Amino acid sequence: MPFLENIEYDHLIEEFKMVLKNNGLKFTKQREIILQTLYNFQEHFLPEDLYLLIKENNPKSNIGIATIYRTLNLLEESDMVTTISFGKNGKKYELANKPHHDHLICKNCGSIIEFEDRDIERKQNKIAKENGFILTNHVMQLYGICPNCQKNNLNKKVKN
Amino acid sequence: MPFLENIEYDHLIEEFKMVLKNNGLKFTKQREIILQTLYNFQEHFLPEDLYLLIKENNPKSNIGIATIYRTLNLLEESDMVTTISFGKNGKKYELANKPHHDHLICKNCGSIIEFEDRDIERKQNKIAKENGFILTNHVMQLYGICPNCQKNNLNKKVKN
DNA sequence: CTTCGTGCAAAAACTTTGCAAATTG
DNA sequence: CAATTTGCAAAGTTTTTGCACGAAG
Repeated sequence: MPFLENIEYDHLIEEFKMVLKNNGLKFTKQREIILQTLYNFQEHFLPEDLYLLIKENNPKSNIGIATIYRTLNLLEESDMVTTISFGKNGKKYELANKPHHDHLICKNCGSIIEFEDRDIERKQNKIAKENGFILTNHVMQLYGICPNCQKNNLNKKVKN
Repeated sequence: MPFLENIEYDHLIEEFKMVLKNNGLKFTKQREIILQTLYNFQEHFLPEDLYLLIKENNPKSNIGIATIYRTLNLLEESDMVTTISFGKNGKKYELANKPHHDHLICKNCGSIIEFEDRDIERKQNKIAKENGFILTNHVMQLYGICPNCQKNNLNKKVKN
C-alpha cells in the first residue's frame, strides 16, 4: 500500500472530513478515491481526465462521471481545489493544498518554472483591500520564451 | 453616427482586416458589428451576452449565435481578444487592444474589476529576466469575494 | 463567378438532476 | 434506522457543425 505514512495526505483527508462533517455530509469511498487521485497525480484535470484516470487505476470502483462533477464542485466550493483555464481546454481542477506558487511558462516548449514573490503577493493583497475584496487565491502566469527555445520559432494557426 | 472619427477604432478594424486578408477570409457586416460591439462596450462578454446585446443594438442585423461563436473563436486565435474563464460562468471574452491590465474576480458572482500596477509589472519583468526568459505577456487574476457579495452574505454555500 | 460566411436547425459536447437502490453515521 | 450518496439515464446547457442560400472579393 503506497502513501501509507504520508502525513501531508493524511492531513488533507482530515481537512476533507472536517468540511464534510461541518456540512452534514458523508465520507464515501468515491470521495476518498477522487481526493486521493488528485493528490497522487498532482495534475490539472478536466473532469473527464479524472474520470478516465480513476477508471484505469481503480477499475472496480466504478465511479460515475456525475460523481466526479459533484465532488469537484464540492471541493471547489470548499476551496480544496482551485480551477484554472489554460486556453481552449476549458476548466481544469487542481488540489489547492500545495504551497502557493506562480508560473513562468515557455510558450514554445511548455516548460514551467515555479516561483514565488513576497513583494508581489503583498501588492496583490493591497489591491484587493483597496477594492473591498476578501482575497482567496490568485493565478499569475508569465508567458515567454525560455532560454533554450530562444533560437526556435513557433507556429500559428491563424496568421496576424 | 458615433465613433466616426475614432482613430483607435479605425486601427482596430484595420488590424482585423489584415488578419482576415492574411488568411483568405472576408470582412463581413456581422464580423464588423461584433468587433464594434466589443469595442464600444469594453466589457467581458459571454457569447450569450454579446449575442443579446447585438440583438438589442442592431435589431435588423439578425446575427445568429453560431456566428458569434465562430467570430469569437477567430478573434481568439488571432489574439485580438483574450478570455477569462471562471466558475459556473464559463469563458468571457474581451478585446485585447486595451493597455495591459489584470483582473480582480468575484468567486461568487463572477463580476470583474480591472486594475493595473506598475510595481508588479516591473517585478514580473525582473523575475523573467533572472530566469533568462523573453517575456511576451502575462495573466494575473486575483480571486475573492466582492464587497457586494460579502454584504449579502452569499459568499459561502459550503462551510469549511 | 468563385469562394467564403451566414442563419438555421440538428448534432455533439458538456454538466446537472431525478430517482431507486446502496451506503454512511 | 434516518439521511445522504451513488450510478444511471434523462434532461439541461453550451458549443459546434452541415447545409443551402446570400454576400464578398
